[in-house]
Amino acid sequence: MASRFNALKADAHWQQVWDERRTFAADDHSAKPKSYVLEMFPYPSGKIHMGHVRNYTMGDVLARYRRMTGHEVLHPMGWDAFGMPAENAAMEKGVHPGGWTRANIATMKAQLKRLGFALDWTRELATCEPDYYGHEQAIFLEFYKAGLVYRKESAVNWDPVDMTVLANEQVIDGRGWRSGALVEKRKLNQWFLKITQFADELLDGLSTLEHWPDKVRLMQENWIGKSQGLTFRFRLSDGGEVEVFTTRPDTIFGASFVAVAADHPIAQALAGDPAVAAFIARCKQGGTTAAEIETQEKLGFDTGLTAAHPFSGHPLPVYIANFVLMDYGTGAVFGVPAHDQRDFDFATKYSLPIRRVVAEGDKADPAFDEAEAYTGPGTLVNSHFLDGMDVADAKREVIRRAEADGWGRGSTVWRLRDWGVSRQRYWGTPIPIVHCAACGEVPVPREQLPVVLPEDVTFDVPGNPLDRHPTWKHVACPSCGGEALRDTDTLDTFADSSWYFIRFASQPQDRPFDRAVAESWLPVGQYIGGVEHAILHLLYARFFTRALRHVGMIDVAEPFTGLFTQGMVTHETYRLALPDYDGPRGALWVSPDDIVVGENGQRLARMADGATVPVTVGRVEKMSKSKKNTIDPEPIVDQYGADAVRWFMLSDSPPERDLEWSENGIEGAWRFVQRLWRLVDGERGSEGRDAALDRKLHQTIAGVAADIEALSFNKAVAKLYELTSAVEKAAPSASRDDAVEAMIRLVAPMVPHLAEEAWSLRGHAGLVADAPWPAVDAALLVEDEVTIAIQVNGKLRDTLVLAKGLPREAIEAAALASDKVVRLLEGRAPKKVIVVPDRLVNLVA
RNA sequence: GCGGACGUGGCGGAAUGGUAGACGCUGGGGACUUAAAAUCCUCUGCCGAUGGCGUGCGGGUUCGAGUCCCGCCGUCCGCACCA
Repeated sequence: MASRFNALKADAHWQQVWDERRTFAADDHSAKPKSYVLEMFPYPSGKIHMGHVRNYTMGDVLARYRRMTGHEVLHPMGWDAFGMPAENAAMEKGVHPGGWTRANIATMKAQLKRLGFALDWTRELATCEPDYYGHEQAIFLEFYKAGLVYRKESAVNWDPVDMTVLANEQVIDGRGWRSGALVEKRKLNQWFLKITQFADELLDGLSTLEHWPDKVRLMQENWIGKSQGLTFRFRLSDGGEVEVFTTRPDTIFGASFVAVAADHPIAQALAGDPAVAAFIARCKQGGTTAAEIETQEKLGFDTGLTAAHPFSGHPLPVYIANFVLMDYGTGAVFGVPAHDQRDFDFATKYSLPIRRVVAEGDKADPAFDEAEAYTGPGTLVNSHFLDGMDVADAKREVIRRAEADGWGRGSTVWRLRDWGVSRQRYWGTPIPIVHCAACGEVPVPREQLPVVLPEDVTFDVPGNPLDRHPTWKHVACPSCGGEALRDTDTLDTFADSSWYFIRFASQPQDRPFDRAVAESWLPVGQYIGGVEHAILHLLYARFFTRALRHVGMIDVAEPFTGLFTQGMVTHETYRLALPDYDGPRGALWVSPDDIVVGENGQRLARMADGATVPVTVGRVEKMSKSKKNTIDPEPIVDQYGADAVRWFMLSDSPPERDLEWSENGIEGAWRFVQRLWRLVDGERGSEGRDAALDRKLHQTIAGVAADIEALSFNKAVAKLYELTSAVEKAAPSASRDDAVEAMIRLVAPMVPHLAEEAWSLRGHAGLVADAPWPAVDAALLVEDEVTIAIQVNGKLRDTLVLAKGLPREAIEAAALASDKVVRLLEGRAPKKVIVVPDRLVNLVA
């Protein structure tokens, strides 16, 4: 009689065995082919959530599968441990960011261990520890030495109450998210990394990333935003000049005005005039949200200046305009209303000429009477020497002439900006620079690294604790020995996550990584994480890798050859169906834990006093604290065991799509785990082959392998269900015993605890984690009989089971002999017969 | 506005241009049981049912379209006055 699988006991036992034997520690010196599987490391926010469980389960299946197929696998885990939430916790709860973070790490590590992930914990790292960030400081200084770091004055969002800099996301309706104070723009000296120096490489490199989702490549491409065109100068009526950038030099004869940004030096120079000053102020008022920009009216202020057209010398009015951005291109444009919608809107409002220069079909009249700008292809008209050219030729010709005559040049403009990395915050990597009155900015010498973040700080006063620390920032200048001050800013935490995958591969004490060892593991073969990191994190990591190559520290171009962006874990939302409920705001959301199912399936909320209240079931959304629709993984693991949770995470939904958490789903997974156990714990020792089962087994081995490699876990799961059913139904035989034996290995990547328990139960000495993936007998992948579809006029009318590989004539004859076909054809011969061997016959009557 | 993805039973989803709905969930019926749980068997797209209709809608290509092409509609995501 089969026993029941005791998940909790098995989980604890095998986790301990893996730990003690260091089963998943990666060997740098292994002769096996190396495979680096990585999931985005977590921020230690407190507890793990279902999103983590799903993410790490996917990576784990791949890592375990790779081990079984003979790879030396690096599958590490660490902590993205610097960041604002720790400081927020410090301010709210009076705890120290370091203590809070390290306690969270301990909690979350224990939780991850309970899921049985095949992780190399010997390489665990936390970015908040000096033995990590010290090396990051060394890298920063290498970049500095190579001229990839510079200092620039730049505007930040300043919260005058909290005395801190805010990220854009923390500014809500122009106010600080915490203090509610009106946010000011403040100019601060900040450090920048020259990511734009690599813009071309980062763009071109995208085409080599075949195993990245197209979507992510496209998002990066748009973010980098390469535009090619012409940069040229207009002479102004006051004797000055204004430089503009355009991607449409071909339309130059359609220009009817020039516009500059409110921040442009020309506008600023005129700001002595109160009317100009008022207009500039008005431009800056506008909101920055999508909706506001969309509906914002184009506004202009005529400066009275004119700009001379570079070919005709014709004067064009110069406006200050709210739709021109100072930080893109040159901060000035020329307006071609007929062929740019913004210019069209602007010209319409200010009654400026609208002149067609690109013919749309046969429309070539200089008077432009369309309702909107024409931006499509066409032939140049009303443009002197450009007439008759197509757009591309005309662009080239204008650039050629501008360069020949010396008033402009072909140029490339990027949307990508240099990366400002200074943060006026405490809980981050200190920037290893000393400011000396005599020597200026002085890098901290290598032997003085790490610049350790002091932990004796308080958060009872607003502002950066580093700045008001009594001693920390006072230091002797490394250059002259005089009194100097440390930079009290810390690095953007995106810097921490821009090279951690290299440190995982190699972690010597005295330098960031050993080049040869790191190169033996990198690039990461499969990187898995949320699509929310599609742009910034992945772009910064790509930049860091290229910058490290630039300074000669590593010879790797792209850090991640394979990228997979997994979907979120979602759940229904519940709200109290009481419009007049007078509880605190937000309390209307009800946690799934407090939901009971009433009669006829109605959902009710159980209130604190035991009463039940009807709720409305809202849409299925990403699990979030604000909607209270989270499911804490820990009690689920307690109840069902790690394997059932893992199995559910892989079932049903394709991994790139969202997975809806459901009670039925986890119960189904748990039932399957028990079903598997009954099989492995069942009878064996029978004789004889079962050809059909052999074939099913080998097809499943091949299919599951292919599905895992394609990360199509839901399909692998479906195939394993099918095989399980087939084995259950099969009569005892040696084939059936073989199938059960192989199945233990097939499910091992997904339900490793059950697999180890079964492997051991069936008398194997080693671990199933170290066992090889079952071999496929290719001969068994082919069926000897096939079901052939018989269609008449493309409609299915019958199916026939025939031997595989029959000649066309035999298949056709069999089809024509089918009773149903005979009845439908009523004695007539078909006009045409299409035979697809081993598949179908289509008779066209 | 620009770019992208997606749209298949009651639900999640399968399906190299070739038998639509694998597999799971839900639900119905049955077996076992004093009973329940667990387990097992069985059915489960729709309809006027020897047949017909079905993959968001309308066209097209093809012997054959969920799949390819054109045009709509809807949902979701990203970017956004980028010159």
